[in-house]
Amino acid sequence: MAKATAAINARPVDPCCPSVLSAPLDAADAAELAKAFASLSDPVRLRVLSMLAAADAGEVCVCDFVDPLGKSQPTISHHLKILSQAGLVHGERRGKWVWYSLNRDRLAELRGAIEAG
Amino acid sequence: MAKATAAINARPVDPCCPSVLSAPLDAADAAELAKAFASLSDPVRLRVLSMLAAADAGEVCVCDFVDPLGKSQPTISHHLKILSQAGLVHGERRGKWVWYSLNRDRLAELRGAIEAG
DNA sequence: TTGTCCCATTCACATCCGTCAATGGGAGAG
DNA sequence: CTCTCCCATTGACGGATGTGAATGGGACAA
Repeated sequence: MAKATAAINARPVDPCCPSVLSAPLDAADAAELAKAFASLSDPVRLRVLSMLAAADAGEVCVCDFVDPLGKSQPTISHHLKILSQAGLVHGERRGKWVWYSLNRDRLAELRGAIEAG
Repeated sequence: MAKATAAINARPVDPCCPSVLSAPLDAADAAELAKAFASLSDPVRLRVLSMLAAADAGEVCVCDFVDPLGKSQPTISHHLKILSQAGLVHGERRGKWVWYSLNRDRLAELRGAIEAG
């Protein structure tokens, strides 16, 4: 692993995604897009994204997700990992806390995938 | 059940959906949106949508999904039902065949759900 | 009617996924 | 060093989901 103070997320995600509406998708592109949308298919994750979008500072501490979402800390951490692997959020450690922020560009990419070609 | 020649799909879907980026989602709205995006979280379903979008006539017969997608007929029917319940496609029976078409408005609604408020 | 074709449904199976208790690891305070 | 706090990971459990064989049902032809 790299340094402990480095960014927590890798970003194993393509730079841009194919579009559903432009041409028939092959199996590989469809599988990649399906994984991306799967990250949006859970209510807890959608609420995480909405909390990040509404945060004044643009970032939210992990500890501040637990109570509002009514899930345990490991569960929150699990969902943040999925969103991170999807490239939708970014976690940064500062002292004892880890702050997550929203990647609006990535969300725009997913939006573009269901946009008219 | 209604008449056999009527539309196959009910549409148990809200007229419009809340946005992830406008304000923090409550549990109910998040659950509804999650179900909608879950319908986009399968590669077979995404390819169905892309085939419908690319179809010249704007519609595709069920039998024309089986071979290109490499899935059995019951599996295709299963996915079409999920897309139908999500309001994304619409099936209409004409004679022995059932033709499915894409509901672009519904897709635009989902796009709007991840659009800046 | 009988037969054939197309599609939906049922059922069973295997896999995936969300959840939390328990544990581990990193960072600061004392 | 030890202790405490915050977060990630592991392991296990129950429920949801994709898949196809078998079946059912509707529509047309003979």
